[in-house]
Amino acid sequence: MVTMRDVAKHAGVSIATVSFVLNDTKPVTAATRLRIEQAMSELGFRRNMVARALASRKTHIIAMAYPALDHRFGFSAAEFFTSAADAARKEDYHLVLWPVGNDGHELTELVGQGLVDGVVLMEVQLDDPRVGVLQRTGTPFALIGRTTTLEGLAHVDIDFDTTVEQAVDYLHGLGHRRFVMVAGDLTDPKFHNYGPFVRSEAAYRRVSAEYGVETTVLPCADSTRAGQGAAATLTRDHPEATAVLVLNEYAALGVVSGLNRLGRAVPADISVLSLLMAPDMAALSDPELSFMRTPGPELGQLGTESLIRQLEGADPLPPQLVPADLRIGASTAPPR
Amino acid sequence: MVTMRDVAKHAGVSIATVSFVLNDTKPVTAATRLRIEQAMSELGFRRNMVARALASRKTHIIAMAYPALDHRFGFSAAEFFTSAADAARKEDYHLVLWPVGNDGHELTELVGQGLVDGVVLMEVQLDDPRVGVLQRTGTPFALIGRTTTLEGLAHVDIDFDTTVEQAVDYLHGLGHRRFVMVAGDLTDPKFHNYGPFVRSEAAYRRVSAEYGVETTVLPCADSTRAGQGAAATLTRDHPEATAVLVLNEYAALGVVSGLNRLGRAVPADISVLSLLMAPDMAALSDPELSFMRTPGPELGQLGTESLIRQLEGADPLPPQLVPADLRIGASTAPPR
DNA sequence: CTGAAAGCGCTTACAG
DNA sequence: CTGAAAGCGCTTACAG
Repeated sequence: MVTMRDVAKHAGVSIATVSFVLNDTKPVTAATRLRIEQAMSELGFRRNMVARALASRKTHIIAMAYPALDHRFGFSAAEFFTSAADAARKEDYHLVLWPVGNDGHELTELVGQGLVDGVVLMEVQLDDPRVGVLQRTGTPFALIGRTTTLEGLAHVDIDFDTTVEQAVDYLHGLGHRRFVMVAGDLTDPKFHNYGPFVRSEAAYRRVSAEYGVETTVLPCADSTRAGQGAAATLTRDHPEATAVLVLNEYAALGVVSGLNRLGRAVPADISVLSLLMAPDMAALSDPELSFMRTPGPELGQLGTESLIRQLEGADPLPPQLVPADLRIGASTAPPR
Repeated sequence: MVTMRDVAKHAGVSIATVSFVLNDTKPVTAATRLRIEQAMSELGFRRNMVARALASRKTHIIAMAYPALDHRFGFSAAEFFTSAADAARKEDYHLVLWPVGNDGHELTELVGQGLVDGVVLMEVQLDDPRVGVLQRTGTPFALIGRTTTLEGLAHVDIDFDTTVEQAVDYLHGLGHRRFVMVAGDLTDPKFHNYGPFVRSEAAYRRVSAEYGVETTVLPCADSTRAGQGAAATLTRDHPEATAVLVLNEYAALGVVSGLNRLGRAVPADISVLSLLMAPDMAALSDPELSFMRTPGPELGQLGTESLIRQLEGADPLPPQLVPADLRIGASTAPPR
């Protein structure tokens, strides 16, 4: 292994000076800088990040904490992750995906080990215990999502109000007046107080009242099969509905295939609009879904930048709420 | 921050002794061990992994290298990742997902930094340049997949021969004699020499000849839309085919929906069998797909264990090939 | 069974 | 602008 000591000797300088050019942390004359750079490339030097981390107390590693065992790591999650990883790379950080439980226990272990400079927290609950862990341990973090109390927390999130309003407005504009929302299942302990479930349902109740449309909310797990079950339920119990909004992306696919199997034509008999979805996923449905596109790439980037700002001591990024945008597919049409 | 020095002082021993009980690396009397353990819990000591890594040259971090920008990180990939992360945790390692390009360049950067003890390589090409990088840098690694030359490489992979044979045997047993295989698209530079594409197609050609069935192979990108295109092609050019095997999971969904749209009933007019698929995904199709289940959980675990064995200097795990197992859904039936 | 000490490869005041 | 030296928090021969 080639160390800074080797480079220093080769270039005839001290290791301090090598460090200065490596980190651009003190002025160095062009001549010695050149000699050092040549030495580095001739010897094939690569700085040991572990030693740097120990000496500087900065690992330049950011963990994206994701409860991969409790919440499925699906299309949208992959979008958040890849855009966050990109944003980190541009700022000379590594972002790694760290699968942790959502009770805060594993997180305590991890941040205590000093391996990461900060954490991007995904799948946030309204009363998320992990936030307390991070605060208590003094770990810098940014939320992709929101807890209930937000004083001073760096966060970015989906703008559920605007998203739901746009969705309802679109369907209302097509002439629909009787809706069903297939919402998240908050009774599932794995989604206890899960922000997107609570906020989207609240937004829907408010907006549907504003528009004066009939409101029914069916909780539903996020799986194809559960979506198919919801399709059966709404067909049986709410045959008058002409439009369905579905929160979860896997459930949305199930609702469409369930309606197909029950012989209800989408969108001729009933329109289906997915409330939060990755584009790749909408294409899996037949007919192709109309959907509100989850701003995963945007939020992954913003959340990471927000964290890195803190790490670098720069001005904090203001919290941002980004709405999903409407993508019209083939699953929505005016009612009969 | 509480350090080993603090613990040692509190327990009235040297830091070496603390290290010995922490790592269980030398015998320590029960009495002093107890005192040290009490000191640790009283002080809330957590060992600094960065310092440990620098001193011991072991970070206990394993990177799963995935070309997330080139290959979609879908259902099956998520299965590999979560089972690998689990297996690592059980052995006191952290497995993190590291998005790297598949040309070996980024990988060189990463392993040179000394942050990871070893690498689990995903999405392996037959002549994968990343393997050379890992060998040259002396980085321990295990492949989930296989290159062409395998002398001494730790690897686990899908048993494509058995998988394809079981699939063909099943369809042949139903009475089918005229098949089409919708295969991977090797002309896409992102999938240049991609192992699963090459091996599954080769296996198919061999097995279909053995069974004396008619063989047609259509290359197809891995997307719903491409699958729908393949459905159109095979309907137009191979109307005599009674069974379709589809390699890629997204394409498989497209083939079914494409056939549906063309008015060809699945399975009454034509059977569809997906050759490698995650269970979650098969349920998305209508009718539900018959499929060969990708052994993602098994291979993620085996690949990680194989790497950890190397890191611990234990006997190497022998290479293993695991076949996908048949799951009969509603998309296959005897031919008319 | 336990301890003193060197060392892992860097960064960073401090001095010049 | 450059260097000598302390120190980051551990592990690990070596000695007793």
